[in-house]
Amino acid sequence: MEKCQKIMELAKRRGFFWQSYEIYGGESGFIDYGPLGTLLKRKIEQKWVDEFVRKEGFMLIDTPVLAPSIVFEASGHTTYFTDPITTCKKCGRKWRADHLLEEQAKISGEGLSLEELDKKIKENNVHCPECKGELEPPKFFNELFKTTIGPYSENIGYGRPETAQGIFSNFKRLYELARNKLPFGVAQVGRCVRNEISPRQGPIRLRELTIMELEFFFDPENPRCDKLVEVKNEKLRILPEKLLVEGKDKPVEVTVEEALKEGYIKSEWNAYFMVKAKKFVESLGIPAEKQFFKEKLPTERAHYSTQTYDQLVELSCWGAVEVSGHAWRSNYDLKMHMVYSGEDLRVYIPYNEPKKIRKFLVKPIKKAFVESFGDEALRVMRLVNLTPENELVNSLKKNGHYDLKGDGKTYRITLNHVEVEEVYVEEKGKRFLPNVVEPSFGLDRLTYATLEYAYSEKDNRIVLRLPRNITPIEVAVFPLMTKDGLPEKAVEVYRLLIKHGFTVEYDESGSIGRRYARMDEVGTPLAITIDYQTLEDNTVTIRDRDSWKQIRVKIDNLPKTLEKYFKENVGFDDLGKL
RNA sequence: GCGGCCGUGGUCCAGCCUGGUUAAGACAGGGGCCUGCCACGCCUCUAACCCGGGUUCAAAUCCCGGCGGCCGCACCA
Repeated sequence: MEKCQKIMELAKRRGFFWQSYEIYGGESGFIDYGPLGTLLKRKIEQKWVDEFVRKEGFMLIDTPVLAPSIVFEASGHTTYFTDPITTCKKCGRKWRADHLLEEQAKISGEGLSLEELDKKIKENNVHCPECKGELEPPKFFNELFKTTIGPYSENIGYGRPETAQGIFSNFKRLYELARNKLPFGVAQVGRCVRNEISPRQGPIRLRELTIMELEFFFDPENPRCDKLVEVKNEKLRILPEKLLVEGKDKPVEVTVEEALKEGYIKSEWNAYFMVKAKKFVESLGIPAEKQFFKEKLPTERAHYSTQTYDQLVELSCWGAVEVSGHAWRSNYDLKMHMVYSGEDLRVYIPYNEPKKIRKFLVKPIKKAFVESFGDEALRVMRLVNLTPENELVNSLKKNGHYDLKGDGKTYRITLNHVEVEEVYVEEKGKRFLPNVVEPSFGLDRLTYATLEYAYSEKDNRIVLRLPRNITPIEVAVFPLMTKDGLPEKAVEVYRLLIKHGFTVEYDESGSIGRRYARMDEVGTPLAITIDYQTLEDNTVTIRDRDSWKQIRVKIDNLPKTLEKYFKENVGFDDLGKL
């Protein structure tokens, strides 16, 4: 049996996870976490927050799953999360309508409406590339989950496909809470929904998933990472675009310093977080040599991304699977939220000395914008305001126009739209949009991968070798026999450990071996047994999940000993020497 | 969505081709006996044919549709 099947079997049987709505036949793309899975998932989340928030001094927030449509219009998701799809009438295959048009008719399908696409497909005799069949009129498929908010059917809302927009839309307030200083980081862990066309692969491709992400804001003119010294000699297994286009498909191992020098990684902060990601995934029991980072090619990249690396982990049945993404989002999101909301999201940093400079003052002429861009006039004007003046004016002087790219379109700005004045001003500081680097982790995938790497078999039984600080149950307590006062003593020990905050399970059923085996199977690292010697000298045995070795400890010392094991990471063998 | 394979107690599976007793087995689980440290043994109990139609005197079995799973194609910011 494949390892993934064994994991699925174990997950169902022992209550880690299973398919949702089973009694109604199930629904693809949704899973339920059972008692143990819920504990495991939460512990991995806590570990992530500890690493990416607490240790870094960043902030953690919690925003709604649902948002009014304008949020995702601004973020670009309503546009870029949508693809025109056409179906072949003969063979049923689905194709990107705009791609077919470009390939077969050499016409750009970008920004065309469905009717226009359909018309051009028919005019140019575009057909199914596979079977030459006739094509159906294209339809939009959008992966956003749509809903209405409140009783008004025109009040459209969407489920978030990422938690990031909840951070970007709060930027003003968060910057204030960061006491108006860059850089700073804001993290969020939460449920997201994506209406996948055809989810497969159990817990790997879900329609509802939990994402852990960090948005790190920094000054693009000061992009140096001050923590780089800590990681510059760390090794990364990396497959950058440069090598991908050469046809290479095996990652190379380089130090962070080399990766930056070679230009493989464009942002120092991205490199820093990639190292953290590698170490974090390693701490879940997934060895570094089973991970690598692969750069996304420009055609695969998200609309907001300047550079993206995926962190992949080798899994038994599904090959290398993405568990985190490391995107350099430039200022895309803040810029678009600024354009859509009209709020000034720029930060202001004063100069030490005021600077006298010569610059162009660009004044948009409202009437001309309305005439050219109709409903979009306001947003286009805001985009113009965010365009570097020199770039705009130089192009206007040279070409008579400036092609303003934004919001999925290109707007042609001409000399009719603006008044340009050259002025001398004294500037006391700079006003700009911060850049963003985003490490983003799929918690469900990590939970699954953790289970897969913990899985082992010993003497025909399953032992989950989970790292000790993420196991659902920390300690088991067993009486050796169910007589002679042993269960009573064991319950006492159980209560003692519960009182000290440990997650403990008491079990007196069946043979002692069977109870050990049951706990091994769910990864419980320590089992305490109360035997006849306990009644004499108040000591108990502690048994190690991985070695099956035992040590003997006084009950009075038990909480302290366990503390050393779980919090201070003292090795099992050394516990006996305390 | 298309094509291939598949769906039986909590789990893993036999039975289906060739329709017909109380749907077999293993593991897990509950209760009991036993048990001085690794799924011990014995007794006992609980527990299943994905859903809906059709054919038939009779359907887990044959047919149709749906749902779900795996693989391939497509999709996957």
